[in-house]
Amino acid sequence: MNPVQFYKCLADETRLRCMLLIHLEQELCVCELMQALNESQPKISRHLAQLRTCGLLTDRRQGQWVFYSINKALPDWILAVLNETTCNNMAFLEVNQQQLGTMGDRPDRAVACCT
Amino acid sequence: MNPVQFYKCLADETRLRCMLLIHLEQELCVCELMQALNESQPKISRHLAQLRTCGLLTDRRQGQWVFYSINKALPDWILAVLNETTCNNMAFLEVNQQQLGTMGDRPDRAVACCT
DNA sequence: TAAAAATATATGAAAATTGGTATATATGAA
DNA sequence: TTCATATATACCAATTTTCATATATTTTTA
Repeated sequence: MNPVQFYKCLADETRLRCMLLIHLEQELCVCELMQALNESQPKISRHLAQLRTCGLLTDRRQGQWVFYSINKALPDWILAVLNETTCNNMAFLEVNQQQLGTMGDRPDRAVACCT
Repeated sequence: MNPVQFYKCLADETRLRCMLLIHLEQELCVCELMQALNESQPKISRHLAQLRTCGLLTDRRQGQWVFYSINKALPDWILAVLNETTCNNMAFLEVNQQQLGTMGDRPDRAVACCT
């Protein structure tokens, strides 16, 4: 993956928060990210589609929900950058984690092993 | 430093190449980067100014030249990301290093110790 | 001083990105 | 089927970013 393309993906607040939250939580669906970021459905969905198209995210559908997770096949350096960024910007993500925590009726998900 | 702002800085090909080359070479001046990237003077200068304004680069003037280097006061995670990106994208930088190597009359620089 | 070299900045046009609104698609339940 | 929920996409306007061109500033040398 081209490093410029990679950083373009991270260079938007909505996309960066989605990436880091998904990295923290293993996987999240669109409605959970809407709640965590307090943003509209098309906005979240559009950014996730872009991240998937670029190869940063993979998705799996479970019933009505689509869960997104970090593409495990990404080069190590990219995974390292994501990890470094997440661990050192917990304050940046705090609001989103809190809003996610207060979300009622979060979707049940089958444990997605072996992805 | 806000992670979104940081990644916006890296999300442009000219700026990313400048950042990574400077990281590799310790410091470079505008005319060396013009040669390495084969880009116009105002273009290089403008992007460097932006990187300096955002706090990613520092500059020192030596005679007619202005040398740019990575701001050593940046948070560790940012320095780690830059290092990780540079070391794992040497092929991306190869053309630029080569063009820099063929540059005649590269400016002499005083060893910038204790920066 | 005047000229040359290196760098910085201002301006406006073009290109790229973003987001709201409306609508389409897919799944599960009634 | 039909409806409700979750998600995806199309379209267009608004914003942001980028760049070429022209010009200004700084330093060195003649």
